[in-house]
Amino acid sequence: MQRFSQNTPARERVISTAETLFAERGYAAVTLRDIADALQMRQASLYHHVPGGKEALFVEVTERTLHRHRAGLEAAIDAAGDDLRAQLKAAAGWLLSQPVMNYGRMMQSDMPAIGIPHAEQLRKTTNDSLFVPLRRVFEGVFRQSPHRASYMAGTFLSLVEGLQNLPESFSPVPRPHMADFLIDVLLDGLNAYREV
Amino acid sequence: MQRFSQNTPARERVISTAETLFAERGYAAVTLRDIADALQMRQASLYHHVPGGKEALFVEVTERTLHRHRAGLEAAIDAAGDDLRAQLKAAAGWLLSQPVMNYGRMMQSDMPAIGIPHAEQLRKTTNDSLFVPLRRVFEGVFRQSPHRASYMAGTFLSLVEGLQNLPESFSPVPRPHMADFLIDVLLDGLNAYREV
DNA sequence: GTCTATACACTGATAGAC
DNA sequence: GTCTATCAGTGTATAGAC
Repeated sequence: MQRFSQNTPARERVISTAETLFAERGYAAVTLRDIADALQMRQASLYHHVPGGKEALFVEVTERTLHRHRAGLEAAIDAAGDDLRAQLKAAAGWLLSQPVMNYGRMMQSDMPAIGIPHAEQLRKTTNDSLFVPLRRVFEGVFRQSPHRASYMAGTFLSLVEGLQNLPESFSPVPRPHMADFLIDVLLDGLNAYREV
Repeated sequence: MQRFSQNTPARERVISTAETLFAERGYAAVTLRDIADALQMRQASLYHHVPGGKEALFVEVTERTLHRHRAGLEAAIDAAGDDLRAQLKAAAGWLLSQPVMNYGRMMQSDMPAIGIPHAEQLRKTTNDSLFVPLRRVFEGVFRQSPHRASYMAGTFLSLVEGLQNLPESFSPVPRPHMADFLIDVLLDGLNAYREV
């Protein structure tokens, strides 16, 4: 459960709590009462801060998560310099520092549950925030085959997400170490296929 | 939408339809009415075939999915002979032939929504049906480090699941081809780390 | 085996007091 | 800015007719 300093603006607390809950369990499984309970507040009080109701709240917090992912990913990648391996390890480290973000659930369960325009909007933001930054990293390796860069980006994201889904007890090795190992394997394997 | 021959036993139709819907959208996002509608049936009629109600139905169909996955995986792996690469490609081909099975969503969204004993049961079956068969494949490579075999199995499952989550339009290459390519990359990369 | 009817709880949302 | 009260809608589940 999240902690807030005593004078964190109320709206921020609502958004932040909703973000965590929605990210963990998805749109359908979280009720407004769950969010209100976590804030020790009544369900009706949420509407003062988020007049748009549940769906608007979900869209707002998901957009926020995605924009933060984009900023964090790009910053991590930039700070890692020119080395592909370092860039990917930095990206993985940053993703693992964030709350789980189940891409598959979002696409298959959450999107169908909200309005089509909202779903379309979130799909676009997801693409821009998650895929685009990582695809750029791989485009250096696969200059001639952009679709290959695309699904290497998808692969990378799946890998990291998969690590987050493994139970804590699954391995004695901490997740960032697993990520580094997998990136080494992936890049060593990729060497035979790189075009540069 | 699924087709049934005219005299498929009614209970089987219920189970099978529920299996598809639950696998696609998860426990919370599917209502009994959704299932009944898909069967052109009234919600109350479901109780004749599945007296235990929603949660029991979910557990039953999820168990069924998992057992089929286990059987399918083991059959595909056995039929592929002794070659690791062929075994993994066969396993991936079989998984891709099945409806999506979102492991992350199941662990994070579906399990908390059902009773603890049921959740515990499903977690165990998931382990036995998905991880164990694949871990066995990797144990040949990592005889000395069983935990590495464990998370290579997890990695492999994440990869295939990730492929299923990509939108159809994402790549001109069909998913099984992507899977084969990724397995080649993974195994080439793994070569430096194998212990045999 | 499927239906109608209904009980009962839960959810999202609104109105209005303090 | 948070509360109580309330409502309509939806969801699971049961009873009983056909």
